[in-house]
Amino acid sequence: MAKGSGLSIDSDPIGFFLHKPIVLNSFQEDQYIHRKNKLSTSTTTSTATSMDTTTAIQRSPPPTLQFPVNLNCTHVDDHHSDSPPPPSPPEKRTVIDEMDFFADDKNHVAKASSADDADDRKDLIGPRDLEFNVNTGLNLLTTNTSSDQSVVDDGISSNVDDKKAKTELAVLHAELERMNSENQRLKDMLNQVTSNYNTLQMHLMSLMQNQSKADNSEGHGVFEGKIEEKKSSDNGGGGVVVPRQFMDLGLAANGDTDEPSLSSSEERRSGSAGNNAKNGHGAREEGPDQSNSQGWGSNKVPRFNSSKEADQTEATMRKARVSVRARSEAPMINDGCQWRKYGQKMAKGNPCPRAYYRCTMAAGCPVRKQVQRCAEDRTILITTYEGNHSHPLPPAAMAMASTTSSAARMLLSGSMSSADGLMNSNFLARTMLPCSSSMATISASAPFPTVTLDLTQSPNPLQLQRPPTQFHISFPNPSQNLSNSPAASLLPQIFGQALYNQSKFSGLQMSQDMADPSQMGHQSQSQPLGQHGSLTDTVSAATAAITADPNFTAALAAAITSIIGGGGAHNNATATTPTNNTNNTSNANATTSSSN
DNA sequence: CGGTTTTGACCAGCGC
DNA sequence: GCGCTGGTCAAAACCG
Repeated sequence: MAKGSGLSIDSDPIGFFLHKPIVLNSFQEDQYIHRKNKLSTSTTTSTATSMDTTTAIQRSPPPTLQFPVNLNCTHVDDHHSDSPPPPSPPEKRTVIDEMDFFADDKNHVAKASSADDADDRKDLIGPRDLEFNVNTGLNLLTTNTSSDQSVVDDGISSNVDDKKAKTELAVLHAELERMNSENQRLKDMLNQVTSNYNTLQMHLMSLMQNQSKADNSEGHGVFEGKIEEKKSSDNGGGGVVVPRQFMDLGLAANGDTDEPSLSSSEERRSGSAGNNAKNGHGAREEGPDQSNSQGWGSNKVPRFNSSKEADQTEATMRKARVSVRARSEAPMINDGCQWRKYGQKMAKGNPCPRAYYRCTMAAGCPVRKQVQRCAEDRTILITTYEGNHSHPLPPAAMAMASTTSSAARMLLSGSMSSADGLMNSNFLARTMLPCSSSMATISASAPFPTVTLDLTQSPNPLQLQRPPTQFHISFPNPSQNLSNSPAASLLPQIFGQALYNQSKFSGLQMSQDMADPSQMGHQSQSQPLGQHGSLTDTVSAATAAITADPNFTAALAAAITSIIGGGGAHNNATATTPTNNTNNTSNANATTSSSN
C-alpha cells in the first residue's frame, strides 16, 4: 500500500490546488537560512556578498586560471581593491602590489616595535612609516632580531642591510615586472585562443544550422554534428567530425555515458520523420531488463572493459541532481523534453504529491525528473532533474539539459575542496544561472548532491534584498584538502566549456561582472563573451523573459538561439520581446516547435 | 490501438 | 528486526 495512495489528486497531479495557508516568503527564507546553516558549518561563509568574497579571498586561491607566476601579486591586487585594476602601466601596478604585499609585515613591525620601544618613537614611526615600510618589512623577512633596531635606525642611516634590502627590492621589482608582463602575455594568448574558439563555435553553429535547413525532414538537425560524430566513430568514417555540442560539457574524456547511441539517434530521426506518433517512442522498450541490469541508458552505449568504472560514473552521475525552482501554475514546466509519468508519491512534510517522470524522447534515456510543488508556496514548482540525456535534444530543451548536465558534472567533481568550490562558485552560479536575480545553491550534503537553481526570486521585491550574485556552496568535508584533485582542475574546463556550450546566454550575466576586470579579467574562459557588444541588452531581455514568465525554459531557448543564430545584431531584437517567450521561441528557431 | 496516466504494490536504504 | 520513507514497477484505466 503506497503511502500516498490515499490521496486522490486526479486533476492536480502535483497538488497545486491542495491549498493550505501559504506562508509568504517564509519558505525561501527558511530555505535560505537552512542552507546558510549548513554552509556555516562547512565553510563559515557569511550571507553578505562582500563577506563571501572576502572569505573566498582568504580561503581560496584566486578565482583565475592558475599561472604560477602571478599568483601573489595579481591576486592580492585584484581582490583587495574593489575597483577594476587601473589601466596604468605595469610599473604602477607593481608598486601597488608591493604595498599590499608588505602590508602585513608592516603591521607586524609596528607590533614588534610597540612592544619594546618608548612612546616618543611613535612620532617617528608615523611619518617614516610610508617611507620605510618596505625596508622594515624586508628586514623582518630576512632578520628577525634586528627589527627593533631597524625601526629606529633605518630612517636615518643607510647601512648595509638597507642597501641590501633595496637591492633586493629592486630585484623584486624587476621580477614582478617580468611576471606581470608575462602574465599579460599569457592573458593575451588566452584571449586569442578563446576568441578563436568562439569564432569556431559560431562558425560551427552556422554550419550546423545550414545543415539542418538542408535536411528538413529531420527536426533536430542542429544536433547533426553529434550524430555524425557518433556515426563516424561507429562506422569508421563518412561523417563530419565536429566537436560535441551542448551536452558534453568538457568531460568528454571522463567515460561519457551520455553518448547518444547510434540506435537511439537513428530511431529518433525516424521518429521525427514519422511525426509525433513517436511521442514517448520506445519508452517501454527500455524495460526492466535494461534498467535493472546495466543501469539507465547503458545497453546501447558501447561498453569498454572498464565497465565497472563506467557504472560507477553512471551511478554517480545519476545521483547528481539539479533542482529548479520556478513560479508556475502549470503542472509542469515546459523544458522541451517529453516525459512520461511513472509514479507519484506523497513526500513526507509536503501535502503536495511528488510526480516522477522519465524522459521518453529516446529509448533508454536515463534522465528522470521529479516535480513537486513547494509546500510553503504552491506557486513554486520544484523540478528536480537527474541524469544526462542520451540523445539529441531539441533547442527548446537544450538550455535545461545542458544546465542540468553541467550541474551534474559539477557535482560529479564533488571531491573538490571547499576552497575550489568557493573559487568557482560565482563562476558556476553565473554559468548555470545567468539571471542576475536568481540564486544557485549547491548542496552536496543532501542524500544526493544537488544544485538548486532558484528562479523564483526576481519579481519579488523582498528578494531583491539578497545580493544578486550570492552563491552558496556546501560540501560535507570542508577541511578536506583536495585542491590537487583532478576535479578541481577540471572545473575551469567544465564551466568554461559549459559557458560556451550552454550558449552565450550563460555568460551574459557574467558579462556584467566582467565590467570589473579585476574580478573576471582572469576568467579567461569567459573573456570572449565580453566581446559581444550588446550583451547587456540581451541580459536584460533574457532576465526579463525569465522573470516575467514561469515557463522560463522557452525564454532560455529564446535567448540562446537569439545569440547563437543571430549574433550580436539579433541580441537587441530579442530585447524587444522580453515577455513573450512564445515569440522568442518561434523567432529563435523553428525547430523549437517540436517541444510539448 | 498505441501511448500515457493512475495507483497499488514492491523494494531498498536508513534510523531506531 | 521493524517501521518509515523514497523510488520504481506494472497492471489497469484512460485518452486521442
